[in-house]
Amino acid sequence: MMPGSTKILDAAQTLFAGKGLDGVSIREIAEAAGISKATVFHHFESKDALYQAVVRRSCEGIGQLLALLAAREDGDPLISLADYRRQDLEETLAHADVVRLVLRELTLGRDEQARRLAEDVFGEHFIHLRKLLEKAQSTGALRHDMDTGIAAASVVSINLFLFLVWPVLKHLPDTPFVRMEDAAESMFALLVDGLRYQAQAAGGKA
Amino acid sequence: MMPGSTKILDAAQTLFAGKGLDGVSIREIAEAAGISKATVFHHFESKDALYQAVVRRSCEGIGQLLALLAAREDGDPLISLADYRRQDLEETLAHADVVRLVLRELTLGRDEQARRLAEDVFGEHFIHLRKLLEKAQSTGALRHDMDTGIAAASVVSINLFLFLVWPVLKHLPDTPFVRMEDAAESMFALLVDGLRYQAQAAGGKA
DNA sequence: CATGGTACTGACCGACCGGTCGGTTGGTCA
DNA sequence: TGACCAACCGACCGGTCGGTCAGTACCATG
Repeated sequence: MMPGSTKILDAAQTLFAGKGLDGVSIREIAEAAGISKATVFHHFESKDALYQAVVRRSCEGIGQLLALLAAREDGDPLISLADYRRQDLEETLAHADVVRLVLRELTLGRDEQARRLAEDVFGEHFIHLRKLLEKAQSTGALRHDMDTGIAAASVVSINLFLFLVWPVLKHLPDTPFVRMEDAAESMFALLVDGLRYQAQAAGGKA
Repeated sequence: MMPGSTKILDAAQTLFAGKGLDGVSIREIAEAAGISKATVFHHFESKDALYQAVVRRSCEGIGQLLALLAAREDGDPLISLADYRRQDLEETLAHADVVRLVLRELTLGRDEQARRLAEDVFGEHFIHLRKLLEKAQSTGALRHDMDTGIAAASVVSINLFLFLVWPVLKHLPDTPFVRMEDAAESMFALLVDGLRYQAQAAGGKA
């Protein structure tokens, strides 16, 4: 259909993810895509428009992934939750450049961009997770005295945190962080225990 | 002593935090610092050297903060832990520009920079948290069958995640994320419950 | 054949980049 | 007084930036 602009988007995505908007020149992108600089402007009216297109396409990719993961809601919701988290990490690592790009976008603190991310992408992610958690609550697998939104955030925070801070973690002294998957599994297990917790010996919580 | 370069560092820190290394020109920094561009190069031999100096100073600031927080290790380790996390969020918000700068540095995935961050700053942070957690284990407040490194990571991930993703979270549909402090408190409470969890009704975990 | 639209390009532009240079202060010390 | 020096500046450098434009090649239509 329009493989021309796709090639540009691919090249731009990789470069933007690695060096940010201002760290990459149109010349670089054109060279990586095997075309001339002017051709980039033939397909995209400005550098910023190209960048926005890259971000948008990345988000769409994430959205599709989430829809795919959400498709199989059956069986034990706790197992579904664990599967979801595991697959999410897999996809995060497989599309590391996209994730990095979105994360850097977040560090800019641009509120409007964040709102669009929330509406377009993470909204569904979030809703799906909440439903999964509510289902687990209704079967009695998880406790009822907690906000599913808070719990959902806790789940997604694990992969995001590990992905972002991993380079630091793996250099820590006496570190338990050797394989990211293992670390994520351990943190998730800890969280699930918190989600199952019923006030026992010590004072109860509202 | 040397307020000249300090003024430059202050201006550069704010600008770099907001727009990244490549998004800021020396002219901008000079103007913000109220000096000429040439004077910037009188104090720093290159733009990159200035950027590194900003990052280094930011990290030192974080290190001092941590030393301060670590100073008061007394009483209930669980309360210390909660205080620690609360103060950490306060400081994170108070020095948002520094944190953003370091976070953006992390999105670049530069391994050497990350190693330095790990050695210079987060190493102590991490060790202190682990000690606190071990102490809590020894008093029986927290369970023993978990890695304190994993637990420490879970603690620091809360503030970091909320700080980074907050603009998205607060725009989510039917969101429980209204005040960041409250959300952090809730996530922390959930985590602590996981840390206290003793296998009960359902099957036990190794 | 002409016509028209799309993909694409090299040459070019003004603005701005990081960085340098010669020179001017104002303070310190002998 | 004069020598010295860090701090500072305006002017300038080569080079790169994002962006423009006239023109070419190609491939459909008629």
